Amino acid sequence: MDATTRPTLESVAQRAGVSRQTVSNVLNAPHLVRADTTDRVRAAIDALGYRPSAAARQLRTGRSRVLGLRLEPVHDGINGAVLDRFLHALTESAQARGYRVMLFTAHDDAGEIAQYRELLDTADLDAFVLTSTHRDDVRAAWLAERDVPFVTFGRPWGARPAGAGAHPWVDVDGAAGTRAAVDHLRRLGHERIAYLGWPDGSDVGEDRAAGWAAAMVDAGHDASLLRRLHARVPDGVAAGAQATERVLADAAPTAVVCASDSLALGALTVARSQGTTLAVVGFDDTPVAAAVGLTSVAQPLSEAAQRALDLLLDQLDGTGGTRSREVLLAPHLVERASSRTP
Amino acid sequence: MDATTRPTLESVAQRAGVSRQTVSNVLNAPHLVRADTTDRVRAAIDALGYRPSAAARQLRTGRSRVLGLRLEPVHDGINGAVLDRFLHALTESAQARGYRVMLFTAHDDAGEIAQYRELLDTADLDAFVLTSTHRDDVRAAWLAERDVPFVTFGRPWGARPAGAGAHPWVDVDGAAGTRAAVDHLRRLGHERIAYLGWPDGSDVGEDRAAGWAAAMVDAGHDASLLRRLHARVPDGVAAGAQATERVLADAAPTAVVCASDSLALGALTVARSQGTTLAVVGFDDTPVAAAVGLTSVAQPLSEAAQRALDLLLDQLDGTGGTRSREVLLAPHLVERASSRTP
DNA sequence: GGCATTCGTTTGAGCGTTCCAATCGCAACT
DNA sequence: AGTTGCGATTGGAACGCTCAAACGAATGCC
Repeated sequence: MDATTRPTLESVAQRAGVSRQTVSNVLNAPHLVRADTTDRVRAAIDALGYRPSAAARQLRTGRSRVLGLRLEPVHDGINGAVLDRFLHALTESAQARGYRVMLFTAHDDAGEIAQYRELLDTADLDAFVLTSTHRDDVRAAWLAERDVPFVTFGRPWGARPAGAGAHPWVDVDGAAGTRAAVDHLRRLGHERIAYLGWPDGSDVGEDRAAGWAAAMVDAGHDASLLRRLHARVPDGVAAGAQATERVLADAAPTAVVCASDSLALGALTVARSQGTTLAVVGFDDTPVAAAVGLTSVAQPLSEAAQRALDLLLDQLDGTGGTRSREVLLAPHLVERASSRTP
Repeated sequence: MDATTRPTLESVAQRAGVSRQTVSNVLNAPHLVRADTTDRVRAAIDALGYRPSAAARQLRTGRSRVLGLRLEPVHDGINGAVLDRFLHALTESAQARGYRVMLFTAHDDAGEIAQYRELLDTADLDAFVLTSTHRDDVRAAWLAERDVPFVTFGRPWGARPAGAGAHPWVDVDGAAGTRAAVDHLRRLGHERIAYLGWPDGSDVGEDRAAGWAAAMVDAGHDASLLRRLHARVPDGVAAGAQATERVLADAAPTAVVCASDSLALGALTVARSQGTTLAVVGFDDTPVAAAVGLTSVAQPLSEAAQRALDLLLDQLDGTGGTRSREVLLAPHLVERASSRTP
């Protein structure tokens, strides 16, 4: 009746001829309410357009149905798009399940932890999603110590006694990606397949390099050849181009698998300008890859976000059962012109 | 004392020997409190590590200090990065001012409005930031009608009686960007400067095209030449490449200004593969531009976010005064190899 | 000295929800 | 008939905060 005041549990209750608490039960514990009562209440809810107040609920329960995620500066730019797509998928999945994503920024891990503290204290965030995991990551330990639910998008890198302090994570199998790239190229007749990777020290990089190496060993190549076919350079288009020229001169590959689309773009530039018939495969399937016709390994980001959310909700809703808490997803190869045989 | 319970206004008050409300005043209305009292309270706050509960405050005041923003699907990918950078800057600025950014997704304007409704009802969001404004944008009208504070990143396009229903907005002057590109190229000695733009119907596109056209007219070129130098194609690398070849054959330009880095990348491909000495300038300064050495018009996204936030806070904190509610920022040119004279 | 004014502080109430204990109605079993 | 048991529903309290009004103590004025 009163169009100015927004409906509350009380007003719905009045209209349905029941008590406040019964309306609440219809929404939160339907099994406690008789069917016909439920119907009456539901009708009243619809009629009034009632929507529960998140603030009131949060005040009472201490839960906010909000997830926190740190938005990192766009490092690279080309590769940064990966996290953006993950974020989008996460927001969408969360929204479908009644959760929201709240952003924050920080300049380093310590700053991120300070934000955790603030967000937990003031906003009662329910959980966090961590990206860009790395060796000696203090963030996970901090959260685990305080029993704050979280997932990481990225494996817990570094030595760690199996099981001890393990936390749920989702990641994409980089090795499987580069292996798929090699297999693809071999089916096209390539044998001498080079690899453009990053310098030592990047766990993600090691993973991707390992997949290429393993596939090449399976193909019967020996270690000494692999060494000559393997270039290590910092990420970037220019660096990729230079390294490509070097490896071409050195080991005469007919194809090259790269650790990123940036490197691959560099390789592609060389291939096209020199008229070489060098097949190129990139990694991450960034927009640039699609734009320039670069075959690339695509991460299933939508699924990763979905699974990450599942792992979180398992912890939050307690329904979590026997489901594995460590998810490794297989990427897939998106074939484009850059690897096609001339 | 009690390490298990988190501090509340009451516990701080007790420790400081004042009342609940006085503590609240210290935080929200310091001018009401005597200096020595303030000191005592502040000490108690620090000692206990008190942090106000956002939920309780929100329940009482009806304000959440949270801003809503729709995360759009990555249309294009190359150009999508623009919004990501804006989002990052916005999150950072908001955080510095005590506001948070909450995300949501929607598939169209109607869905976005449905989200507004839900977020306003349940989460009491304080304001929204709208991106990708377009002709006949119903979102702004919906929000304005309900007196919900908002800003748009992007002008209100389309005919509109000046002043009527105007809302605060921030945008980047696209015309100034393409004009700067032309000026830059002319300084380098170019005269026949082509323009690769999008088909009619895009307001952003018209704006960018207009800047080029005006600068060319200023340079003394006549309308018939402009028509031949102006190509209209859908966004994309391949489309850009084709259009470039066509214009090269048609009007023999020595340089080309593009409406996007995607188009520019296409132009660049043609320029490099054909060995032509065609200077290329892109738009948006996306990561790809940096990667391939493409001169491009950069939008001041950090400043745009900052100003957008200012416009919002003017509405929210009521301090808003005489400051202009319409902000048009000038982009700047980032010079790279693609426009350098050979 | 009585009365209004001001400043600083306190008190009570209420925001809308869920938790908890209590209550009610009804069937079942002594 | 009395008791027990159970499912459905209810009313009071509390979450932590801010609003509005009340309050006490100074200070001013006639």
